[in-house]
Amino acid sequence: MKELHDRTLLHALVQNSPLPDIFDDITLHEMRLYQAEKGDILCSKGDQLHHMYFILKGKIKIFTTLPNGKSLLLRFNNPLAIIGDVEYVTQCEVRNTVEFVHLSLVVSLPFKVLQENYQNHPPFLQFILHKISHKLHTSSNSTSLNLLYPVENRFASYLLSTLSSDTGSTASEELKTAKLTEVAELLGTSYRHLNRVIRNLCAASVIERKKGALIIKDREKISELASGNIYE
Amino acid sequence: MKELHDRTLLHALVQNSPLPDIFDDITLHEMRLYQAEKGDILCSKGDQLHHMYFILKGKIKIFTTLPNGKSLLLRFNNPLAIIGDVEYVTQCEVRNTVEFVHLSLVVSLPFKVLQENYQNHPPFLQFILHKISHKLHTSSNSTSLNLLYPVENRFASYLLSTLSSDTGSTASEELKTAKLTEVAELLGTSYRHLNRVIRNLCAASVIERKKGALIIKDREKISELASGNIYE
DNA sequence: TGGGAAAAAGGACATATGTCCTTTTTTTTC
DNA sequence: GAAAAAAAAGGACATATGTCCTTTTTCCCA
Repeated sequence: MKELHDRTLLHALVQNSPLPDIFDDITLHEMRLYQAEKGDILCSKGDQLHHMYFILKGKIKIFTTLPNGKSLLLRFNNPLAIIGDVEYVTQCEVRNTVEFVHLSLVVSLPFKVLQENYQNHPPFLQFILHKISHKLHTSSNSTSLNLLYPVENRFASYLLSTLSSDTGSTASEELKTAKLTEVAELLGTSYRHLNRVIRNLCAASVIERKKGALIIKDREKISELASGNIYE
Repeated sequence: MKELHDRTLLHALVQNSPLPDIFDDITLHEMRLYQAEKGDILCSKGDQLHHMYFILKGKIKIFTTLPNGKSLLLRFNNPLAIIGDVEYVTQCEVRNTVEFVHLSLVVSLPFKVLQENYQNHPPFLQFILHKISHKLHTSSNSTSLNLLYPVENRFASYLLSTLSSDTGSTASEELKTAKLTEVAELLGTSYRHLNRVIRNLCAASVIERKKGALIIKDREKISELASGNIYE
């Protein structure tokens, strides 16, 4: 992740985000701009953070690694995502690894500035309160989903939540298969098993494989399998 | 859950909690006191809350139920626990069921009062920010634990976190088995399977069964199985 | 104190998922 | 365009866990 010393760009990006509603101009001057490549790591489990990060452009993935070597993808985040909110509030060390999955633009702000100027600033407090609440919401959602449904159902949920935001195209919709290994991680299963599940769904004509892509043939059936659950 | 019209008791309870640091005297007068029996339900999935609840005495369990009829115990909470914080912030409906497991005393405060008087009150915002952060912290912790470790390891973690707070008695420690069914739920597994795991641990002389109680014989081994993880 | 009810434990078998490899397909490179 | 490399798919078998019952133990009360 390398710093961009382009105040004009920084200014333009920030003005185009909700940040000016929260922070004053002086604080905006304390911000620094970084550009991250795909694969760059923003922070890793165990780190002690000193800045809050605002992802203004790009995409990140958040995963956790465990002593047994396994990892679990927790979620993807699009702008405006915040990293370091929980760490700022609880003073604890980083629990999950954050990795950029696209070229991204990030703005950082020292915890020190927040402590000195925003500890008692309602708009800021409300802002991170909303963000953390949302994280909690999605987290408990996926927890119970992951634990109580077999992969087939979870995969159906995943398909729905991935597709529902897309253009509501007609009966058949596509999903790039390019990242099936990642999907497997997100679902907390092995690629092998996900593959097996997909194969079964193909056999049942619910979806169809087509050179690196999946085509949904029976959205009804997918909804049924997801039974109202959805990753958010 | 029945209301207690005992202002003296209410006052005494509240004074003995952190609430006076956050709310002024007028607000304290808006609070109502309830007594809940074991088994009473505070709120259920799908409810629309209008009050925030502060559990001042007793114990609650929080679990979620899913369309397939299964349920998953998310955590237990001791005082001072708060229910309705996320719902207050995000305006969403209740996602988890909250049930009292002991005789408990609860104080309620209308969201309306909070909206009108505390929306911009930093101590209040900070307070629930801390509470929600902590929930998120424990939630993501148990998520990954649940998903990536088999029951044997999770049970070891559970034992450690249950016992570590107890009196550090000598080599052998006890756990009431009275609620093994609940432990199974908490771990997201079936009672049958938990039983099987316990049996194996007994066979390996790690723990011992003794008329409705478990005795830990080899704490070292338990720690090893838990491999540093702990339910918080 | 002796049933009988309730709780706990366990047997048998089915399903979900993981691991390790091999085969097939796709992509890349020269 | 063919060979090599990389990615995807799949086979075989082992393990983890679930479901449904039966057996055993514990507890309670007449």
